[in-house]
Amino acid sequence: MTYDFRKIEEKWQQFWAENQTFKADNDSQKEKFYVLDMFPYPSGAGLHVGHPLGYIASDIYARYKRHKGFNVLHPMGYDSFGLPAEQYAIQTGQHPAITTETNINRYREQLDKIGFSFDWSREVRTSDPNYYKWTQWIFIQLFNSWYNKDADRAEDISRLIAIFEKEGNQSVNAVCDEDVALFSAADWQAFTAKQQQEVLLQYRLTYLAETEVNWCPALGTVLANDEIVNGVSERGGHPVIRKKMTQWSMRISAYAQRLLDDLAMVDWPQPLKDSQTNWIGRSEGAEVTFRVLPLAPPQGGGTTSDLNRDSSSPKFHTADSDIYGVLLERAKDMRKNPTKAEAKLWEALRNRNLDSKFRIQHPISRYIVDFVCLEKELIVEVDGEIHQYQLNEDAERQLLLEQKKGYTVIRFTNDEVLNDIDEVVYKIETALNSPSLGGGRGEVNSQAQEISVFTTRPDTIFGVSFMTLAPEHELVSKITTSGQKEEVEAYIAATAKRSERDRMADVKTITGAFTGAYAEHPFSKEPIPIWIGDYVLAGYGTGAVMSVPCGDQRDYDFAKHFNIPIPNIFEGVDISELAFADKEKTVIANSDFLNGLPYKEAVKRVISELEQLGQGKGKINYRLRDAVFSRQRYWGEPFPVYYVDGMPQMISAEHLPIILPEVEKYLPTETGEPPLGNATIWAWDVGKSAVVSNQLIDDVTVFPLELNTMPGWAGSSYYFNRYMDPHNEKEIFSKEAMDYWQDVDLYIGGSEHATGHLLYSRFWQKFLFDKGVVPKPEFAKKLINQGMITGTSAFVYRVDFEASWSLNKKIKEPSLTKPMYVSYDCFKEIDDLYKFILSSEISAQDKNIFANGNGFTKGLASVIEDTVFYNLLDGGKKDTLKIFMRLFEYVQNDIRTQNVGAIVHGLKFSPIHVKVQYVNASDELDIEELKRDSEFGEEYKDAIFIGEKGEVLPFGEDLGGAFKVSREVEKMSKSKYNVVSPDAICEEYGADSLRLYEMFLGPLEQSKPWNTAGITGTHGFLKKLWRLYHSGREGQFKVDNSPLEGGEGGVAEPLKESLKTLHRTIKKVEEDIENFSFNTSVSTFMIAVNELSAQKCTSRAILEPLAVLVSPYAPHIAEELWSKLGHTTSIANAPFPKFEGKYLVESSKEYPISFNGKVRFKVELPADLSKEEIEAAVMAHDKTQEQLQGRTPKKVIVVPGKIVNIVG
RNA sequence: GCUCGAGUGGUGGAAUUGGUAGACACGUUGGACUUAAAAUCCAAUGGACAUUAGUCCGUGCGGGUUCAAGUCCCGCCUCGAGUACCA
Repeated sequence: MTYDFRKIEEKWQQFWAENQTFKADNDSQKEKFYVLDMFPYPSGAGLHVGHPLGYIASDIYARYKRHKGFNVLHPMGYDSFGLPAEQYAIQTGQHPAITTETNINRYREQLDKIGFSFDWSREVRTSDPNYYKWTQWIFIQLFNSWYNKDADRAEDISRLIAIFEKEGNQSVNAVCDEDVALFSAADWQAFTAKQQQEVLLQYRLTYLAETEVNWCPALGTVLANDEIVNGVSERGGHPVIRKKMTQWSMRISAYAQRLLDDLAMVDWPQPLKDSQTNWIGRSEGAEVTFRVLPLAPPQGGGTTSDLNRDSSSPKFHTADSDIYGVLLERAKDMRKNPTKAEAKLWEALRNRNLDSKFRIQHPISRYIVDFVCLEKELIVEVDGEIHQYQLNEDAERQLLLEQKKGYTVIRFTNDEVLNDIDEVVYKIETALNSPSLGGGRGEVNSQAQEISVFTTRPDTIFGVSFMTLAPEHELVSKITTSGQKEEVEAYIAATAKRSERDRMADVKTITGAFTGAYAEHPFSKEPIPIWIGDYVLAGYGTGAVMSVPCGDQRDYDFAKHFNIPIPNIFEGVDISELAFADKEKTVIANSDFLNGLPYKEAVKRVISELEQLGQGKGKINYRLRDAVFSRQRYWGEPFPVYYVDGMPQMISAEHLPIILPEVEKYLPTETGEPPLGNATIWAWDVGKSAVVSNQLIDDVTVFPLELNTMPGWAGSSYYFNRYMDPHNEKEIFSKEAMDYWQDVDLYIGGSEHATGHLLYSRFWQKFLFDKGVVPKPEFAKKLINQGMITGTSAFVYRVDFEASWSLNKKIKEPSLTKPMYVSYDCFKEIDDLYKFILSSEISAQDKNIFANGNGFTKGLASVIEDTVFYNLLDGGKKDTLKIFMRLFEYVQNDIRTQNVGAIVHGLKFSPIHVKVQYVNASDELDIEELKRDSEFGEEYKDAIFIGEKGEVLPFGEDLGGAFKVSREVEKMSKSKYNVVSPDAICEEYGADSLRLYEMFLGPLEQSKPWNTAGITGTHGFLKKLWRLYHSGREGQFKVDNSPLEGGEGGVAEPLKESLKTLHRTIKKVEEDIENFSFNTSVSTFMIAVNELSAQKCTSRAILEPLAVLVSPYAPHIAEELWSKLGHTTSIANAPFPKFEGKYLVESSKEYPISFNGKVRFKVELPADLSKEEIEAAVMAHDKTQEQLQGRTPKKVIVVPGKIVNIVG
């Protein structure tokens, strides 16, 4: 009997299906074990051998746990909403539901062939209304919840309303929008219903908000951050831009801290935890408020910040007192000698009937201004030519007067005054009447602006030399001075135009603009210039930073670029080249009360000082943003939402599911609405509680429904819970089912879901936990990332040539009549020759004759015997040269006979992918099969293949050499022709061989290349295993039924050796499975079968447990052997063999004897010898004496059971 | 740049707390069986020298600890994954 795997596998797959062998019971006395695989998206391409890797591992574990007596839940289903089906629908008009169904059927067929022990009775599909009913239900729960920070959990929105009614929102400590206004209970009562809804939306865990989103015009949808790779969409690689849209968002940020903390609860791979930690991005620091110095600050009423002014002195004493005398003398001087223009303007100002009084050459602060109206705080300057070279000083002076002193400065040139005095006076009048002007001293002109920044280094606050706002920051337009307006606006426009991708592409270009405004340092009260720059991100923190160039490299670079001072506030640190960012080594200097403090203490101190000032507090910031939940897509879950007066309303749960409507087109509507805008029956009738025609919308009883759909992660964020009770129509799952199954014990899947699916799922789980729906705050205890299986691509080398041909004739580029390909060996030798030319010690000129940099060999025809270059070649290279010459001549002849007037100069060999299925284990290409290929056969049909030794097959010289390909490990992909389908493997070697081989390849977590050749190893093992049970005449099944003890009736008991083999195997396999080291247990099986075969073991006492051991890995053959052993029920629940150490006890040990750590020989010694006895026995040994050659060892180290080392 | 992971024969990979490096398999070479091929079986297979015993070198590189290091420590190099102006 041969091992007929096709028949066996089909038989048992059918058996399992018919008997529902793997159906998990919700009502069992057994202990539960939940093994889960990540939800597949059923793509049209089907599975390749990389996909089932994780499924095989989890299946082995699930089957093992069944043998160990657990009630195992091992379900499978489909994440069947998604982009590809919709893209396909847009292209072909085919309904996504149909393509999805087809793809699922193909997936199922492929999965079934591999023999997985899934409980298919629990299959779910996210696109099934019976499933997404509960996705909608969870959405409603989120909408009806808010996050109470005091309780640190989600609570029902009704509780919040109750608080509002009683006391307003002052005492509410919730995670909510940034800009929530304070209101009292009375205010709340006075709000209209709509206003109340608006307020509540600011608190709900899912809310509508205008958000800046990643809009992908080509896909017509919004993408999540993790759906964008390198600035383009993950699927399709289309450009992505920033756009503001009203979107549903999920307040995942409320859970940031818990998502971080609870990572400690789960046994997940550290890299995955790290990447979630980074994604959440917690940083501790402080929020600091900087006052913006007003453009025209109040100067009276004692609120002035000008500390130098003597309040008792007259109002026109505006100069700084220390230099008042000097300035006044100078001013008097200047009044006597006015310029022409000054005199003319002074006359005009006095003669015209202006309401305001002007002074000429008046000292203010440390300057003398030309004209000033003190009431209106307007300074008029007339610039002579002399000012041209002192523009900078003027600007500085103007800034001081404007920012610190609150004056408005207007300037005229001499020419303006002399030529058009009327126009000048008109401008002055206009300026006097402008409302932005002080309008009289003591009056507050506008409310003070503040900038809040988040910093992780509040200790460096005295190193602030400027502030930087994101260009999108809302304050920018409010604080920019008229002088800087143009520059700032130009900069903002330029930044907005730059796509995210451009911004990322050149992070090195430093750009920014000065707003003209100044902020006040909270401690030193010094003015700090406010800049904008796109290195500050609008979306992080407050969108503004206090820039400390000495302590932050980005600030440093910015300061250097714009010539902003870089004050050093670190003790003993050189900052002339680089910023200093090492917290540990920080000692603060030049910082008032912080001097001499290290980082940690300085932070504490500064925060407490800021708190006293009311200008800051300690704060924890998270990088994690709220997740946008709307997609402008058809093929997704519809929201259970309709709109009344623009406010979203939930449809009550009893009317769910709201079924995805039919549409004619899957594209956005002409008005740019999502595809659901094409639906004609898509309105909600509150009276009938039904979806009705859009034409009935009257906004009284019939309202429009939401047009967005939910994103891909909606349905996959709770499916693991639904599997526990997948057909429940009344609840998302019953309490009993949940109480029994609790959570996932083992989850296997790819690491690519680290910051998407796995974070969102944890978020929903925590929410459902808060609501008491699930019993555990984390859904998966243990998680394993399986590695990727990469492909091994195969290449042939196409012969290309370089030629020159007449351009006069209208001839297309010449090509060979028949394409030519050379085998890898042949290519390699020619390539070596080519490289030899390039590296030879011949002149550059000579090199250029023989070869050029583009890989073309040329001019080799001139290499004839006894030339200098020829003599450089060794024998092998001379042979290669001959082969090359023949090729070259052939190509030359071929082109010449085409009579196109082209001359061939050189040859090149280009690697071309060929389908790996035509390549055997020895890397030989099956040319005949390749020529028959349905897709590419034509291309190769007439091609010439030149083999290993340069034999030219079509020239009639078959030297019997093979045609080899070169191989390279690449990602498995259709375009690289290296995809291997599991179907083909199952067909040729069987599912059991595939399962074993996938495990045998290497550690589960590691990525490793697939090479079909190796599968003969595991296939051969299965054949050997089969033969072990079929050692009878002509391969008949033969198992010796003797009981373990006794050996009655003349049949021998199992050999001691066989028992040792068996129990060693039990021990190893058990340990391996528990450690998820599946590759090593396959080796163990091989060793066991090799040994048992050598022992000619036929004993049932050995072979029966062996079948159970193998069963998780190779279930089909195990079932067949099990039934041949006389069992009528499946092997699936047979108990796992029990390991007994007594069979492994050895009576002797072969000790390696090493000298100075090097093993020289081995000595067989009884296992129970003491250290001393071992030493004595070893020292007495002939070989020991031979090694020592009379020397006395310094030391003898004996490790019983391990090794003996003799030193000396 | 930062974070994490990994470097062992021609290849995939073993080596459990420091204790015989290269298990197991692929590939390669030779042999048996066969008219032949496939399949199967047997033998050899890290490198170098010696081909009889044997000797030396070998786990990315350079140091160190130890009787003993692939494994531990220090410093580098290379590759891979994630992330990216995160204040």
